[in-house]
Formats: sequence, structure tokens, C-alpha cells
Amino acid sequence: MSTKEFDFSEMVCFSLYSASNAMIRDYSPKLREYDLTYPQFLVMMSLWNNDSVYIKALTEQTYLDAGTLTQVLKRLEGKGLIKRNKSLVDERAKTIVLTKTGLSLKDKTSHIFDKMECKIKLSADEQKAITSICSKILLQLR
Amino acid sequence: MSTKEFDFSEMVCFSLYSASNAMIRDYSPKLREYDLTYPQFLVMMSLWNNDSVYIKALTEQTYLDAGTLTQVLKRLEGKGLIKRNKSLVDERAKTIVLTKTGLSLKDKTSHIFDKMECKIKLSADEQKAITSICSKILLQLR
DNA sequence: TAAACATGCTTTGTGCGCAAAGTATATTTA
DNA sequence: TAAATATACTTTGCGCACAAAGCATGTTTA
Repeated sequence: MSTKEFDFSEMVCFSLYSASNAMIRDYSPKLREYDLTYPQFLVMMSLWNNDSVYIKALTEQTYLDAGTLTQVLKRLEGKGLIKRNKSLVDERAKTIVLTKTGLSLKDKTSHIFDKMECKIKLSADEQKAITSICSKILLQLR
Repeated sequence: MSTKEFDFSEMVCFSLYSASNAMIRDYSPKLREYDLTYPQFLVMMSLWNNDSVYIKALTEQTYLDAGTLTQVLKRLEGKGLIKRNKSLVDERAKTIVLTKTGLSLKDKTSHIFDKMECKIKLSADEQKAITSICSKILLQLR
């Protein structure tokens, strides 16, 4: 016993983990020009899709937990990109709305994706494969 | 302008990020029984493959940077799983060696993978696809 | 309608992940 | 061989990620 070797390149979890870290690391300098981190950018994208939502909706979009989102949203509010308003309907909940500045960032950052896409060269099939297998994993771990 | 919707499920980076988070989140309770985090477990696996190595070798195996590894290794040493010895050949470098306790953990934790594998049901082809596409991404971001 | 429970979010504490700066040792170069 | 450069690692600072506990407001139930 104790003779089995661990082949890191065949491990699903490690592959995802290291590739995800690498991609986010690569995004970071581009995002930093707009004073954003990747998770912050993610939240902004979700809000650009759909504004005036509860934090609960953002946890479902981003798969981040409420505790993580609370601090991310505080920082985004600190930068003047969003406002957190207490809901009138449900006093427990907070409605997240984009400020004018927050909204205007959408167009300014739209080139970041294009640059990224051309940097990592995946075929359409590979792109489809990886995203669908990731969805499958995510679904099984809910 | 400003009309494009972001489709999260088609984004490579987000797919990797959320699936990786989900898998690590799922591993965590099992690893916590052995007082390990996922990155700590990763380092241990690397050492179970190959002991008495410089930290540099671990950065290459795990793709974690030296700063991250320094703290992970300190914690592993604190738990008595490894020792960090100053190299006799190169005074700058540290040689990481497993303790008896650290070595013995290999067999004790070997079941964790099997449980995980059976939980996320991927075909052999899917597993091969995802790991190879992740390798490709990693290679392009070096 | 009071008590029990659920929900939406915040707080706290731990451990990454990484950039940037720092320290000590080693190697190369002029 | 002294100065410049490189290497191996550590330190610092910031922002996640998440579990667990906490708080306030809702909803359900006895």
C-alpha cells in the first residue's frame, strides 16, 4: 500500500482549480485599470443584466454566498457603483441598484472579454464542452 | 450600445470559477475530518508523490505562488505533518520533508477521492475532456 | 395571537491567492 | 573580486470564500 501516485493533470478538481486561478489571475490587471476585482466584475455583470434586485438574486446568479456578497457589495457601494436600499416591501431585504457611474462602466469594460477570448484559443466545441461539463458538475453538487 | 446580455453559463472563466468553488466546498467537510483544507491536501498529495523537495518544486506542481505556499507549509508544519529544513547545499532554499504522521495520512485519506468520484458522475470522455481543456488553458496563460 | 420557525442579510473568524516589497544567499559580470 | 544581478523564500496588505453565529423581519402554526 501507499504506492499509488497522484496524477494531478487527471484530477478534475485540481484542473478546475488551477485553470480558474490562472484565468482570474490573468483578468486581474485588466480589471484593476477599472478598480475592479473579478468577483466585483461578476456582480457588476449580473447587475448590468438585471438591476434592482435583492442580494438573494445575486447569490443565485453568481453562486457566491451571502456573506461574501455582503462585503463585495459594500466595496462596490464605497466606489459609488451601486446603492443598497432597504426594500419597502420586505424590511429584511436590500435592493441593489446601479448608479449612473456603475451603469456607465458597462461599455467601458466591454473590450476586456474580447481580449481574453482571443488570448485563450479554444475551439467553439471546446468552449461548449467545458462550460457544459462545468454546469453538470455544479448541478450535481447542489 | 449597452444592450448585450451576459450569459454566465457560456463564460469559460465563470464556469471554471463556480465549478471549482463548488467542488472545493464539497471536499471541505471530508477534509476537515483530517484537519486539512483543500490547498493543504494538494500540497500533501504532491509530497506523497515526491518528498524532500524545495518549495520551488511545489510551486511548479501546484501552480500556487511562493507566498501562498509559505503560509500553507507553516500550517502543515504546525500540525506536525511536515518539516521545513534549511538546505545544506543552498542556504536560501528549504527542503520540505514528510514526518511519520504526514506520511501516514496518505492511506487514511485515500478514500476521499473515491467518494468524490462517485458523487460527480462524469463519463470517462467528459473527465478526459475537462482535464485536457484545462491543461490547454493553463499552458496558454503561462 | 403568541410561540415557533423561516428568511434575508450581516458579522466574525480562518485560510487562502496573489502582488509587491523585503531579506538572505548565490551567481554572473565587469 | 567587487558590483550587479538573480534566485529562494518570507512578509505585508487586500480581497475574497465560506462556515457558523447573530440580528431583524416575516410567516406559519398551535
